[in-house]
Amino acid sequence: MLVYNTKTRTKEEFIPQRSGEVRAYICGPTVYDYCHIGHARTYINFDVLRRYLEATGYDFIHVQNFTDVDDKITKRAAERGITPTQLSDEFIEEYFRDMDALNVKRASRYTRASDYIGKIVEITERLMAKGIAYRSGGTVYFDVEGAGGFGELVSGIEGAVTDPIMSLGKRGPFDFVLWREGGEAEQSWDSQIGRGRPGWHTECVAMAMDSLGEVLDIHWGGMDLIYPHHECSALVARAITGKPFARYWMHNNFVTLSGEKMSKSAGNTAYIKDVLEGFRAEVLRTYLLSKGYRERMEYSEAGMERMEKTYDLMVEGAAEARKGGGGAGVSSCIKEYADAFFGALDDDLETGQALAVVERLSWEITGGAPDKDFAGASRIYDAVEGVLGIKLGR
RNA sequence: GCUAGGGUGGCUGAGCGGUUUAGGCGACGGGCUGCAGACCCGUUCUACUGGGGUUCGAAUCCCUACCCUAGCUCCA
Repeated sequence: MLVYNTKTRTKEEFIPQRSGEVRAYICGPTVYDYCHIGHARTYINFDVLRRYLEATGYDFIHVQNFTDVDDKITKRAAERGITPTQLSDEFIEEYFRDMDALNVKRASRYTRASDYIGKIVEITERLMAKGIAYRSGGTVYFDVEGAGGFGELVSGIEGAVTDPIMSLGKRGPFDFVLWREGGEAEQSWDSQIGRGRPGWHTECVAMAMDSLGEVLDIHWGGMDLIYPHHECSALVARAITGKPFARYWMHNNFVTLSGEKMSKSAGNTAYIKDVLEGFRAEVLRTYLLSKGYRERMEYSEAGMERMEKTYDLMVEGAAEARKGGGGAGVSSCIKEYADAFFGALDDDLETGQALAVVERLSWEITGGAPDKDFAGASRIYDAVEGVLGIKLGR
C-alpha cells in the first residue's frame, strides 16, 4: 500500500517494522466538548486505514489517547462547578456514543493523559538530565535549538509565526513547556520536579511509547496538529530515544463550513450529534469518505441530501448484488471494478475514488446497464461494509 | 515564508489517457394553467488559466509561469 508521509511529503510504500503487525497511534480529542464532524472525518478515515490493513492481513494495534489535562478542561469544569475528571468522563462517553453510531471500531487501547503523569515526569527528568530541558522559574522548557531545531515535519515556521512568544526566561522563541507549576484551581500533581502539570506535547510521547514502543509505524492526526503538536512531540521523542517518533506521519485535511475551517471559537461548528438528528449515520460516514482524506472537504446540508440519494442507490445495488446468493464466479466486469476499488484504497486510501466505483456499479446493476454480467458483485458490497465501514442495510 | 488543495461551458460541479453526453441551475420552446408559480417534456450552451513537454492521442501525466482558496505555538 502507498501512503502519503507528511515527513517526506511523498507517497511511500508502507512497510511496518515487524512484518504482519502495525503499531499505530492517533491523537484523540481534548474532551471538554462534543465532537464535530471534523473529528468524525479524522477517526473515520483512520478507521478505514485500519480496516483496510486488517483486511490485507495485518494485525493492527491501535492506540488512541484522550487529552484530559488541559486549560480548557479546567476552565469548563470550573464554569460548571464539577471536577475536570467528571467533565472528561462525560465527554469521553459522548465521544463513544458518536463514534459507535458512525461505526468506528474501538481502539485496541485508550489512554488518558491524567494516567500518565508519572511517565511524563520521567521523560521531563530525562530531558533535563540530557541538558535539552531547562528550568526557568517554575516552568520547565524544552530547548528546541539544543535538540537540533524543527524540521521533522515542517519547515519555514519562522516565516509563519510573526510574533514568537519570548517570555521571560525562555532561551529560544520556540521553546515549549514541558512542566508548569499549577495554580490552586488547576489540575496539578506532586512530583520530583515540583507540583504542577505537564505540557501537551509530552503527553502523547509518554502514552504512545508506553503502549507501542519507541518507534511507531503510523502516527495519524488532523493536519492542524502538524505544527506545533506533532513537530514538538517528534522532537521530544527523538531527544529521548535518538530515533524518529514515527515511520509514517499521516494527516487528514479539514472539514470546512462555508469555506472556512470549523472553529469552536468562531461558532461555525457542526456537531455530530446534531447532524445525526437530520441524517442517517451511514450517510454522514459516506459523505466524509467521499473525498480522499488529504483533500479539504466542504460540509453542507445540500451535499448531504445528495449523498442520501447516492447512499440509497448503493443500498439498492447491494440488495441486487446479493439476490442470487453468492456461489457464482466473478465476471470480468466485476473483476475490473474490484481492482479499481481496492486499487484506489491501496493508493493512499483514496476512499473517494473507491466510492465512485461503487456508485457507478450501483447505477449499472440497478438497471443502468442491463447487458452487463454482474456475477460476484456482492464481494464489492461486502468490502464497502467491511473495509469502508458503511453499512448497507438489511 | 512554508504547506496543502484548486483553476472546466452563463453559474454550480463531475471527470484522473482515447469512446455516447456528466449531472444540476439557468436560458429557450412546448405541455398543464384564466395568468403566474410549481410540476412534466424537449432544446440549447462542446468548455477545460497561459506556455512548454511526454504520447499515435491530454481537461486528464510531467515541467514551468500566473492566479485563487485554506492552514501554519487553541484546534481533528
